[in-house]
Amino acid sequence: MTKEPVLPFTDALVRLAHLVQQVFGEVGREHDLTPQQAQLLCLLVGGPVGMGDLSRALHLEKSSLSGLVDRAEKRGLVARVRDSRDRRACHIELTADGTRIGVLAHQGVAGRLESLAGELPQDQRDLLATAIGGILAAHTAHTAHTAHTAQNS
Amino acid sequence: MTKEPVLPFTDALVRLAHLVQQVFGEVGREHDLTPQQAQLLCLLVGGPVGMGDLSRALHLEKSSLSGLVDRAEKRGLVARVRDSRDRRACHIELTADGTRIGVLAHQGVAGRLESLAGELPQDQRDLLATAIGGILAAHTAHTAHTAHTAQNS
DNA sequence: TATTGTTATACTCTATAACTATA
DNA sequence: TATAGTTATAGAGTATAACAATA
Repeated sequence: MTKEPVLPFTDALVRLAHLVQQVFGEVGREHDLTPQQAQLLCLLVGGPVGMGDLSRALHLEKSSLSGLVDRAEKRGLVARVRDSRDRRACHIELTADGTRIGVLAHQGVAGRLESLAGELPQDQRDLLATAIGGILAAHTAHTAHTAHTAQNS
Repeated sequence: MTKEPVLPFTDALVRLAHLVQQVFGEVGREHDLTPQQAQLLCLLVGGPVGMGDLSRALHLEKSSLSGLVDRAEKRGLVARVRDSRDRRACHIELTADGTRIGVLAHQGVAGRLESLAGELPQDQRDLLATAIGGILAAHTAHTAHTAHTAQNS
């Protein structure tokens, strides 16, 4: 028999989301970054990313992303690099400063989340990650479907 | 033996947080609310809440909350009610309009999250909620501890 | 024509500091 | 003095619409 959770399922998800946001805020502040800049830098630690992909990853309109990148560029954290094959497009990459701070921020976020989950045994953690993976997949499928439907209307 | 998750644990948490934020954004838009207003209204569906509690629940500085409540009040969604015992304090409650929209928004968010989790069997869902509950408890304990430490420094 | 990204504009959101009113 | 909340200010974040450059 499964133990009843203390929190309703959806409330748990909402509060977890709050917690993650808060972690980005706290870690960002340690490095004088806004939460959004911290997320941007963490994403770019994996390597340069095009504006289109960034827009999708962060769920931002392209104009909003332009502004976010503008401010990060003005602070010397990222740089725009024109795509040689498609001269309309550009990739965003970390500067030396941005890389240093981005790596620290990424470690800070991961470390803090790991530490909060410290009580969970590894198999529970895997279970959680797998379950979340399923939810994300469901969302991706749903998004693709609605996009397809909209396209055909 | 436990199946290895596709996503690293912390990445799963971060992406889940994104997803929840996006859900608030989408649901809010359906009712002409900003994501923050949607969260505020969803919180108030449970009954009036004082500014202090709201500030803690939303992780907002009191001045930021003042502005959020100002705009919601200006749009006729919430009302400030003075506390009769402590005349400095006030409670925020939903207006008739705010209640109508708040209930719809709350149902929209819960429904969408439930639907995304539709693939998960109930026991997995309970497990997820329980695991998240543990993480939240760890964070609460940590916050209380750091607050206590800061107070003594 | 369609796509990639920017600019212009108008809000909303947020924090810090200083303030008012009440306890 | 301490606490609950507001106001003033400044900057960041966001979306919509119109635009430029390239495909």
